[in-house]
Amino acid sequence: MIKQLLSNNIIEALDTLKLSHEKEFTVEIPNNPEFGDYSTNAALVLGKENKQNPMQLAEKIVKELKKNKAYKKVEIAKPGFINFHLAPSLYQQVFWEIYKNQEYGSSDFGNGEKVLLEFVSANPTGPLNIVSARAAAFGDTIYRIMKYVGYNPAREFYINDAGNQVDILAESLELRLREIHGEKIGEFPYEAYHGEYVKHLAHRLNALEGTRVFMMPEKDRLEHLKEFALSELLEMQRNSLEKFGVVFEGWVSEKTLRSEGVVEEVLSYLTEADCTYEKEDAIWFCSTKYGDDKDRVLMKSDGSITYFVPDVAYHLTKIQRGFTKLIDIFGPDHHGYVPRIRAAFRALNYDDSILEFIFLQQVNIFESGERVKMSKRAGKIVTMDELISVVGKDAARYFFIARKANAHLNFDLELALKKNNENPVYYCQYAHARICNIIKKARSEKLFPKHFTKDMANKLTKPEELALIQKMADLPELLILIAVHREPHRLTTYLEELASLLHHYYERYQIVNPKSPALTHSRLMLLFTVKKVMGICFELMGISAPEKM
RNA sequence: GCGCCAGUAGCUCAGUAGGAUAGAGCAGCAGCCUUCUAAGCUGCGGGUCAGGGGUUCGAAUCCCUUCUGGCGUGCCA
Repeated sequence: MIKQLLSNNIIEALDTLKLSHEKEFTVEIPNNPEFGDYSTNAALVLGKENKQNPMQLAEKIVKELKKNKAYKKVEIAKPGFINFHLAPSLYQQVFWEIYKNQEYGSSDFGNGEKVLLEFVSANPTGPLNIVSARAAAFGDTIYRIMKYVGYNPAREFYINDAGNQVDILAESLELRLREIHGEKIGEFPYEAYHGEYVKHLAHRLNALEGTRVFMMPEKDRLEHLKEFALSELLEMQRNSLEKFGVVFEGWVSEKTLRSEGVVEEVLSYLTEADCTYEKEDAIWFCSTKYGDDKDRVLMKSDGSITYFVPDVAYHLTKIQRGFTKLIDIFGPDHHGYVPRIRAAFRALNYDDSILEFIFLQQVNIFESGERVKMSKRAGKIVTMDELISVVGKDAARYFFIARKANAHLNFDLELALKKNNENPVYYCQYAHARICNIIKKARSEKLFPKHFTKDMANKLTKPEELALIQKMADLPELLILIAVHREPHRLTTYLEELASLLHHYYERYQIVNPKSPALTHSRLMLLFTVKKVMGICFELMGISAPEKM
């Protein structure tokens, strides 16, 4: 908010001086307070294009800027920085704006662009695991923030309910079912799904239908088992996500897509574009012509289709539905997949720059200081549900978004189990609860004003008060940056900084003081606004903002 | 072999997309509760930003290269 303001002032000054400003300059909060409240590199960056040395240029700009009374002091430093010291009145004015705005930080920056966020999209062959949980928290937070800054995003889950893996699932279920009926199945196949949940499914099916499945012809039987397993597991996944606060606008089934004939469509499009060929009884896509490092099989030699074809079809439906940015959030094992889907887009003459891929690196679970090895196939996984029941939704979501996407994430279960305050989410929530408590106390002592006024805002002059205002003023620009760069972790950093300033302020000043009601009102107004801003951040992260702890 | 990602304090990680003296939390040490929640605050110590070159007024950040770790390199998804 203030950065934008200063930036505009600098541009105005440059314009009146008839100086060019092609290159982008920045306004930032310097880490050394000696360099002022804000600082810009404008003169350094624009020196070249104006053919002046930075110091001279800075002097001209400063002379012009000094006409503005909002600045207590504007200085020039060494190579050509311009440092601003702001008058408290500017902070107070900004604070008043923040206070008045109920949806503070929101904007129309995204211009209503339709963005599709596809994430989780796990195989419906088991309970959701930790990586899916990370994807869910990450994708959902990006969704919330993009929406808040004016995009028109949608969340979508692509269900891989066709193909090889679900066949194996059905076979695994059948084996477990036979086991229940006392058949000796020998060693459980390596490829099959070993998880306990398959046994649970078998028992459930047995209770519902008994031996009826075994009377069916093999093909019908597997189909039946598949349908049963899929619907059960999908429901399970949906429940897990809902418990995690993640709801999808769309669930797109691969099976449905296939039955609508889009597979044939894509195949014929690619053939028409002359980029398929036959080799070894299979049909190939010559993706190498479009930047892939290897050609890809479209139709296997047994006549079945690879997952790639319906996936291309699925991405094309996104375009047909009017989305102009397609963001796929993937686990670390999918990056080899990018060149081939881009290749398909190019081959079919679609602009592949609307595709964007975000890769979340793996999550390592630590228990008793040791890494827990996980394998879905072997049934050794820590599920999303387990995690939530152990550490809670808030802590889980917070941890998952607190790291940037392409960094590994170490999750120490034991630490989380301790439920002590080593968790930064408590630090932030505690700050919020503290404010609520102070407000409660003020109300009980009849020191909470009926209305907050601009006069009250103007009494805030302590450095700690101005620091809180400065931090709050950062939020609108920050949210835009987060949306543009898809980096939700920066919101947790921000919230921790805001909470820290609040705790410091709390320790140093008494807020509710019957001896000076006027000052009490001003400070309550500040805390009330901090609480609102924190509440907005929590909401954007899908984390609760507790009134007391 | 090739491709992608990462390497910052003892540990977990930030670092405002090239800015000034690289920051937090935890762990360690020393302090602060008859006053609004001590789940908090104050102070101290801790660094060859993996190594080496380059680009420029200026590099943790961009380019090249080496090393280390993770992942990928299926007619699985």
